[in-house]
Formats: sequence, C-alpha cells, structure tokens
Amino acid sequence: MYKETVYSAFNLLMHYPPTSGAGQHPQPQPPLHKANQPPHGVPQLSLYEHFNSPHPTPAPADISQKQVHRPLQTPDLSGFYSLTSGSMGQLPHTVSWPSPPLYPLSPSCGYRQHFPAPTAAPGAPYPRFTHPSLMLGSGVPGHPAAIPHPAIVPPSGKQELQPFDRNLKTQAESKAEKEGKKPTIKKPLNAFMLYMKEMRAKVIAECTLKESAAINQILGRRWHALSREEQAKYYELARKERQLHMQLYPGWSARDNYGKKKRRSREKHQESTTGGKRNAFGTYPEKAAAPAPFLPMTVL
DNA sequence: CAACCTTTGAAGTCA
DNA sequence: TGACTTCAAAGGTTG
Repeated sequence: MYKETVYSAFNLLMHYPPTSGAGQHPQPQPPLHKANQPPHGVPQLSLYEHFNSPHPTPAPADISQKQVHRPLQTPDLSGFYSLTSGSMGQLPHTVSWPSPPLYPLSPSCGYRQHFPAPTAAPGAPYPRFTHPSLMLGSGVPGHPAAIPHPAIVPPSGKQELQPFDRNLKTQAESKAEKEGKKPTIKKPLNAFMLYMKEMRAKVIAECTLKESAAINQILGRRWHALSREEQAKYYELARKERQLHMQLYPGWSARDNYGKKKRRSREKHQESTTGGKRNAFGTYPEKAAAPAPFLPMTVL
C-alpha cells in the first residue's frame, strides 16, 4: 500500500520538471566543509591547539566568499549552554533541484512542500538558532551541571540518553556498570547530523513519513538547498561539538570505534556492480547521480 | 534481534 | 596523498 502511494507521489513529482535556468546559475562553489580546508602546505591549528590558543583567529566577515582554514569563530565554552547564532542567517532565495529520489516521496511531502518559496522578504533574518545538544549542558568539566555527554552509550551501541534526561545518571552508564563493560564513546556529530537531528521531527510532521531512510533523503536535499550561511551555523555547531568532545574525552579517537560495526561496504559495492540489492521498501533503487552542490535554481 | 537502508561529513586505513 | 572505508542518527523493514 505504502509503495503504491509513494510511487503515485513520485509520478506527481515528475510533472514538475526543473525550470531551465540557463544563465541563472552562479559559479559552483565547493561545499563549506571543503572550503574550510586549508590549502596544501598551510599549517592548520588542531582543534585542541586552537581551543587553547590565547589568540584565536576571528571569523572572517563572509565565510561564503573566503577560503578559511581556521575554525570560524573564537571557541567559547560558555556558548555550549546557551548557544544562539544571532542574525547571521538569511532566507535562501533559491533552491537546487533534487536528483530523482531513490525512495519516491509521499503525497503529503511533494517537492513543493519540501522547498516552499520563502514568504519573508529577501534579507529577513532567520529565526534565532538554538541546538538542544549544545544548549542543555553537555558536561563541560567544572560546570555546575557536570552532565554526562550524550556520546556515552552502552556497549550495545544504542543511544539511550534522551536530550532532557541529562541531569540523571544515564541508563547507559548504569547498564555499562552492570555489565562491567566500558561504555562506548561515540563520534561527535558532524554538521549534517546536527541538522538531521534538529529537522527530523519537522520532516516527519510535514511528510507523514517514519522511515528514516526516506526522511534522510529529504533531509539531504534540504541540506543542499540551504544557503551557505545557514549551513555555516551547523558547521560551527559541529566544530563546537568536536571541541567539547575533545575536552571530555582527550584520549578518544575515532579509531576506538573503527571496525566495530560489521563491515559491509565491500559486499555492498560488489552487489551494486552485480545487480544491486533491495532497499527497505523491497525495491531495487537505482543510485542517482549526486546532485551538483550549490547550483541553485529559482523557486518555481 | 542484528543488519540494512539512506543521507553528509569527519576521520580512519591502505597503497 | 588520494582513494576508499567506517561511523556517527534515526526508525521501519528484512532475514
């Protein structure tokens, strides 16, 4: 039933082809996380070094125009507890046309609903941004809250800590103690993961979807539709998450969790070259070409 | 019940 | 150094 519904939505979607935008496209720019990489040969302060630097580098006035190879802003631990980005964001005036969906979209979440035309006047400030992960106190040493960081999970791997439960001893820790095992410290979330966490509920409400794979596709498209300023907020949050993570777990490395999940990419790659594999809906999705980043088109 | 699906980005491994 | 791999989240689906 669900499959038929979403496929009819897919057909509907196909009735709204992208407008030809010849001459409207600006020069493609590298993704922000790439633009922030230092050019070869330019030494970069590690996050830890930068964090401890007495003279941190201020953020450039317009990160969308400049190649920056330092963290965007002065690290500020106080911001972990009441982080807001102020008025740096502007409403995006353009969106990029998504590649054909691997999971066709639900009727209540067609393309136009994914990318509504901005109703506010161009230049109107975005609502002030807050992120619960950083707002609610994440256990900075010395802080009165001293709350366990959500990166701590039981060896089972499932995140049990709820955002508003951080003043309690976590189930994860209790369970880990009972089992006599060391709790797993998870990777800090990157910019897109933070964006997903914040926007997931909204997409679920708008699109009446529950399947994470489909939701993540929508979120991926929305991520590409964000302006660079909007994305910059999440890159900044992710940078602070990494800093906080480093403070809390100085000896931790992503290597610690490397290879703990079952290796499957090689098998997946072999399957993709030999006919593919069924997805969560029992279909055989054809991998779409990745949408060209930052090639915005005028909103329909 | 573990693994899969799906997304992007960070960081790991390997040649 | 570049290419490739793994893991972060999420929850329904699959085997």
